Amino acid sequence: MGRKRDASRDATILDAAISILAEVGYDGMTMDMVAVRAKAGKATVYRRWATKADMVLEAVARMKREQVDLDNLPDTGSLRDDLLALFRPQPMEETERKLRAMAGMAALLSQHPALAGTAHDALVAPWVEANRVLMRRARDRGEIPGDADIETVAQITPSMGAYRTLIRRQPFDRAFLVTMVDGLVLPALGLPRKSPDSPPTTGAST
Amino acid sequence: MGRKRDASRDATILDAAISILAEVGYDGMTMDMVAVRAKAGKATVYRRWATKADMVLEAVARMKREQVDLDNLPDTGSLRDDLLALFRPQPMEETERKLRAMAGMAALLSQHPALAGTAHDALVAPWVEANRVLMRRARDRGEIPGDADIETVAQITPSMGAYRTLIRRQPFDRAFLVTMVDGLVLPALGLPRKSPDSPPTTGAST
DNA sequence: AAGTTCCGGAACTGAATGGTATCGAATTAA
DNA sequence: TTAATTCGATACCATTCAGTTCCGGAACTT
Repeated sequence: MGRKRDASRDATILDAAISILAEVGYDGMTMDMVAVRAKAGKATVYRRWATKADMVLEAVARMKREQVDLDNLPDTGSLRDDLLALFRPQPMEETERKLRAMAGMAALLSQHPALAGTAHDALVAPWVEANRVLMRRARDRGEIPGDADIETVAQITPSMGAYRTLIRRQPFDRAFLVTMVDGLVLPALGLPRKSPDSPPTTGAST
Repeated sequence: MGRKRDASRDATILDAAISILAEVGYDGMTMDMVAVRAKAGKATVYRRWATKADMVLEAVARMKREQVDLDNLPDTGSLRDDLLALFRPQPMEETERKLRAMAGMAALLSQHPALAGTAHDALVAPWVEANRVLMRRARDRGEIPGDADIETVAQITPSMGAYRTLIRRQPFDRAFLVTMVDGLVLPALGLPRKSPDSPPTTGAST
């Protein structure tokens, strides 16, 4: 007996939490902010999660599902096109938001290093994995040399993206992605650099 | 008249601030912590800086001076040796500490994006600049192709180091540096990959 | 209809903390 | 010697905020 718990409130609250996390960070986020933005009472929040940390943890873990669809990766026959197409269905703004949420968790990570794993698994690992798959395919079809260090190269775009977003505070846009792919990823894999008809230096000036 | 201000207290306090910043982050750091670790009274701290943010800002800005000595870079004639020698005089632990301090500032950066510039200039920019200088030299002496995107490649090690330290929470050690140089930096510049006698994949396994 | 659990909202509590004020001792200059 | 200013230490204040409790109303079960 009794009223059923409205499951749709969970998602609303977690969405609000992620947004605020990305905006002001873990310590800057108050439970009142989250409740207000989700148009929920604090009691409703605390009925679902015992502590602020619990709530944030689930919010971050949930993002994993919205990540790159590993079962449905682009397959154009060209590694370069595949890498660029990775950001086609899901706009880059979403990636930037995730990276900022990760930055917002930095304070949490300092105090609870175990959470670093959760955050990484949810926000970065699937992205690295997608790169890895695309590069292995390219290697198997002979597009890139067999001795390339795919494991390491697959981390370039995520880590440079994090650096750019979190520290440089510059946008993760298409120009940046192209610079990464043409200027770093493909050369590191042993492919010839693009001809100078495409602007070589877009990455960052200072 | 009156007692002179003891200038040596400044450095002691700022050192304590940086250490604590690296350990628990900006929000986790309390002024009492800093005072206790520096064996100073809070009045002594507030006599020097009006607010916590002011103190942290000066602490971070001060690290710039201890950075890589741009006027005395290694010059072995081999880019690879130069890049590896960059971490010879100053041990890697110090680099890791700086990166952690940067992570500790993440919360601050969210709220005051202007500070991101200060932090970047002090902690990362000199490092990128050093890489840039070494690579330009290598290009000028014909060791690497002229069309390499030095600007972008110079950011690889700093950004991958930040990713590894802050998000993966793994050590910034020599093996990692070697993986970066041999697996990414040199190949991206158009140099042949190392022969497989050196382990190709050390970067990170997930 | 009755009883139970949920809802959003608001008031409340207890702890933490930035910043201020004050203390006695030490240092320096006049 | 005396006055001014520093020092480390501690007490204090005002605010913020995580978490609790209560409310009136809505929804679901029996």
